[in-house]
Amino acid sequence: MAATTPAAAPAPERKRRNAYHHGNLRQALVDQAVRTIRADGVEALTLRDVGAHLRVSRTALYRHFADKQALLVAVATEGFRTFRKELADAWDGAGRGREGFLAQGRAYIRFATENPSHYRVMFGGYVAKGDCGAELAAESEAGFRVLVDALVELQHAGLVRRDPPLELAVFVWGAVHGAAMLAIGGQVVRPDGASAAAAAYTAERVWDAVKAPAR
Amino acid sequence: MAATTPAAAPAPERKRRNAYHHGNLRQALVDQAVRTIRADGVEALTLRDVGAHLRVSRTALYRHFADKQALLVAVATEGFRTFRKELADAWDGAGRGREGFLAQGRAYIRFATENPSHYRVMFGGYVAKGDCGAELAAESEAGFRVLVDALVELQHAGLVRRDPPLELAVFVWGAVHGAAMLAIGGQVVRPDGASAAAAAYTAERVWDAVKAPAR
DNA sequence: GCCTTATGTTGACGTCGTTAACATTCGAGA
DNA sequence: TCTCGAATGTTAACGACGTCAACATAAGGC
Repeated sequence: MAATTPAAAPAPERKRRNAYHHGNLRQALVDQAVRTIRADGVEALTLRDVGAHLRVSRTALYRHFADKQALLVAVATEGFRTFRKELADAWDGAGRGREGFLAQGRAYIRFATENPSHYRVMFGGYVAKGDCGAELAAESEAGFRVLVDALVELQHAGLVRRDPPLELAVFVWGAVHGAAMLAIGGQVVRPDGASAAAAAYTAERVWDAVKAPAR
Repeated sequence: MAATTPAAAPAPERKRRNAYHHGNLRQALVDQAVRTIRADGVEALTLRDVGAHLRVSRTALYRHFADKQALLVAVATEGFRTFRKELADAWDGAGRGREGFLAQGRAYIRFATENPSHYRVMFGGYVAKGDCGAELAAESEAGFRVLVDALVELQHAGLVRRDPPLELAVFVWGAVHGAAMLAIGGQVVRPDGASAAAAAYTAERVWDAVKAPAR
C-alpha cells in the first residue's frame, strides 16, 4: 500500500458539521493537496482546485494556512512523518545489521518511487529552506537521525568505517537520494519491475562504500 | 570562473541591427534567462521580465520558442553542454585512472554548487521528460556517456568491478547527483569552504563503492 | 441569550503565460 | 532596383492564478 495515501478520499465531508462550517478543514485541505499532487504533480496544485474539490470557497484555505507555501510545507511535513516510520521499520525489521542497512536503503528508494510527486515536494526545493517552519525541520531532522543512529550502531559493531557519523550519513543519504531522484525523474528509463532490483543494487554499492575496510 | 556565465551581460544589444529587429534575439533570450535564474532562481523567471531586460516586448519570445517550457529546455541544454565539457576535462586532466575518476566526481559537485539554480533547471524536473526535444536528450545523454566510458576504461584496467557498466554508471551518477542536490538544497548546512572537502569525501566513498574487490 | 472569536464567502486586484491581429523589416527573385 | 512573401517584433486582450479586504455565519464561554 502506498505510504501517504490519506484515509478517506471518496468521502471527505463525512464529519462536516453543517453546510457552512466544515469541521476539520485543515486536514481535509492537506489530504486533498496530497491527492492532487499524487495524481497530477506539484505544479498542477491550485488553491482554487483544492477548494473546489472540498466544496469550499477558494480562500477558505487562508483561515488555516498563511499561503500556498504553507500548505506545501504541511504536505511535506506529513510526508516526512510516514517516511521516517518506513525507514525505522525497515531498519528494525531486518535485524539492525548489514541486512537492516540494506533494507533501509531499499525502503528509502521504494518510498520515493511509490510517491514520486510527494517525494519531490519534500526534497525538490518547493519548500524554501529558511521559512519552512519548526515542525517540518524537526520531522526532517528526525528522519535523518534514523540513518545516523543506524550508522553509529553499525560502527560500534565494527561493520562500518569509523569516519565522522555525520559525514558518513550525509554521503549515504545523498547516494540513495540521488538514486531515488533519478528513478522518479525519468532521467533513467527502466523496464517495469526493475526498480526494486535497481534499489537493491544501489543499497549494496552504498554498503561497499561505507563498510569497514578489511584489515 | 563560473561555468555557464553568458558572454556579454552588460551590452546585450551590441549586435542589434536596428531599433526593430534585434539580430540574435534567440541567444539573447537564453542568456538573459540564465542571468535571471542565477540571480533569483528558476521560480523568479518571468517572460515579461526577460523581455524587459532585453528592451523587447514580452511576446517577442514566442517567435523563437514555443513557450516558457521551451526556453527552459534551451537553458538546460546549454547547461548540459558546459557540464559535459567540465566532466571530460576533469577526467582527461587527471590521468584517466583512479585520480581521474575522483576528479570527475569533484568536478560534478563543483559545477552544481557553483551553478545551483542552473543545475536545478537541468535536473530538478522543471523540464518534463517526454517533450524535452531531441537536442536536450542528446546533450544529456552525452554527459552520461562521459561517465560510462570512464567506467568501462577503468574496468579494462582492472580498477573497477565488472558489473554491467550502465548499472554501475547509474549508481555513480545517482550518488554524486544526490550529494550535489543536498549541497545546493540547503538540506545540509556546511561552513563556507567545506563544500570542496565534502565533494572530495563523496568522490572517495563512491570510489570504494565501485572499485574492484580485493582478490 | 449575548457577544467575542473562529471560520467561510464574495468581490476585486495585479501578475502571469499565452493568443490573435497587426506592424515592420529582411532578403530572394524579377 | 523593385516587389512581395517570410521572418520578426508589437499591441491588446483573455483566462487562470495567488492573495487581500470586507462581509457573513456559526460556535462557545459569559
